[in-house]
Amino acid sequence: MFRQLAPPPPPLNLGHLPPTFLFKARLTMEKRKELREKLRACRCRVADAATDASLFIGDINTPKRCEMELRRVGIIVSAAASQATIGTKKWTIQVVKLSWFTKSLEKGQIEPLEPYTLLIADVQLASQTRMNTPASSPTAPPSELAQATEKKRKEILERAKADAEESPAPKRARYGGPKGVDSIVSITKKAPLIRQTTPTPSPERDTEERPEPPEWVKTKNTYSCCRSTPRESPNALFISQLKVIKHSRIIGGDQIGVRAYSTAIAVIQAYPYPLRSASEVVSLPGCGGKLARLFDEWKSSDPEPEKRMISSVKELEESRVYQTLKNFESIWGIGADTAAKLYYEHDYRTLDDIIKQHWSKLSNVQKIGLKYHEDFSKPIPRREVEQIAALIQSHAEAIIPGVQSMIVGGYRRGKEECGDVDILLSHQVEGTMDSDFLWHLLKSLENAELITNTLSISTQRLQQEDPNRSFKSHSDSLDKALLIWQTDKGGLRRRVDIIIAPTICAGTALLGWTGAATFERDLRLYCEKERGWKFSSEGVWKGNERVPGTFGWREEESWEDVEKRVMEIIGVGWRPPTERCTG
DNA sequence: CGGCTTTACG
DNA sequence: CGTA
DNA sequence: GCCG
Repeated sequence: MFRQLAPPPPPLNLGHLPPTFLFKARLTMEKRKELREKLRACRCRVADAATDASLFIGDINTPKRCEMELRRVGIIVSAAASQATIGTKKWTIQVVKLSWFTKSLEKGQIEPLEPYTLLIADVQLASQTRMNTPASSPTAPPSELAQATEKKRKEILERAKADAEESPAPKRARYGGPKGVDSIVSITKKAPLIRQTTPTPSPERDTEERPEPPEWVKTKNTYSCCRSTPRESPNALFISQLKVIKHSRIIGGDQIGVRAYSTAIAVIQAYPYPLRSASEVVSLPGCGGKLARLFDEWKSSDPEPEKRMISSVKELEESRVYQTLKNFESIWGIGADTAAKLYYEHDYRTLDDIIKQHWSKLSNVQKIGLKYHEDFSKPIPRREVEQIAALIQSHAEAIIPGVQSMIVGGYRRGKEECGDVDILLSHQVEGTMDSDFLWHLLKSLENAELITNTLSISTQRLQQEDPNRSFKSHSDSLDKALLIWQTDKGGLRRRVDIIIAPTICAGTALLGWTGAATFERDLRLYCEKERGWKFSSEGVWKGNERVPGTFGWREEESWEDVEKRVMEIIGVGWRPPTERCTG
């Protein structure tokens, strides 16, 4: 069956279609990107914002699903709510199945839209006037007097944050999160009176002045491992406010909140322009209505950026509970839960309270953490990190010639001042980094009186292998030691982590220990969701097999070469560590 | 409405 | 289970 | 808090 191979079929011309938006539904980000490119190749005007489009294409099959997808991008089908929306943009849209496009491509000629049409409707921008939700209890009273300390702590932190946020406007239904809407702005606008009489909230207005967004914004790619995130940001002041909220979530034990704010912070940190409006915020992946409101409040709080603030953040910073829990949580060995117990169950308020009244109940590492808390709170200059690393390298070399070390963590990402020292050791000759190596190294450093304490040591490779276990045995995992370091008697104590990587996982260990945290989280997520692989510092796995090219360390390769090889194969592409500063 | 990175040590 |  |  030989068709004419010579000239590729003339591309379809979709230039006559209105601005077109491709739904994300059921498409991987790669697939969606590919389809958008194909559409563009057919001269289709692909819209970056759904609110600019009149034609929608989606890998969906029911009108019901259409409404869902539309709502997701900030559009509601008009019939439902047409009151109280003066000046809100209204227009007519059509939604067709993705198969319309794929069939047309196959045939080399444009299929009629009609048979593929799922919905034709008048729509409007989703707005905060979504109060006709048939929801059950308007304000479920959390009336229990919360004897559980965890609840107590969460509520109090929640209150501090909630207070200012909701006060200016009358109680409205929560804005669920649809995107791309200027009307969000009006929720928190301090003096909306002028606006009400001049209803012109069309999204194009500030879209036009906006600089060309980066590709990852257009495609709403949420993976921070797929983009460049430099240490400097034109939005640093706003980000610093978000970091306070994130920290309050850490203290509150709200891991999901931490994740949400981490994502948003990473996104804004990567965004190269100063944000101007709430709608611009909403155009970013991982940023929805909540972030838009926070930005709007911050922006309008003062004309001078340095003086701007978010009221809930200000209250947090001034609240005793936040300050105290933050202080407790800064102790090595004490996390959110323990900090809360110390505060609520024992009513401690200072580190001194804990030392005086709780000493015997602390674990060994907590005692150490408390003892040297002041030292640990002092940042380590790059120069000193390098000195410590050089000492470790020389001791390591004396044990195994040819051993290679690399300073990882924040140092490698270019931080001027580091919280601790992370050093990764490996060797290009397989089998040299045996399980005794770490032990010998520690003994050597102890003899030189450089290590004062060992917080934790894991030499997994000493463990017996479980015969029932899969091929992925424990024998390739990383040994590590978490130490207290003191270069000179009477000097500051420093936190030092030493990690030993067998040759086979040198690349993944380097990638895994360079961070930052959000970058790592997204890297694992990307491997899992977009590739079906499992990433960890120990390797990249497809089922029980290592993914070819992601392991080993050839003689001619540098540290960076191995890391490059791994990142290219994973598909995120290499970028220098200084561009992984996800905050 | 479910899901959100990872995993050994104390 | 809590922590890094 | 946001996404699929």
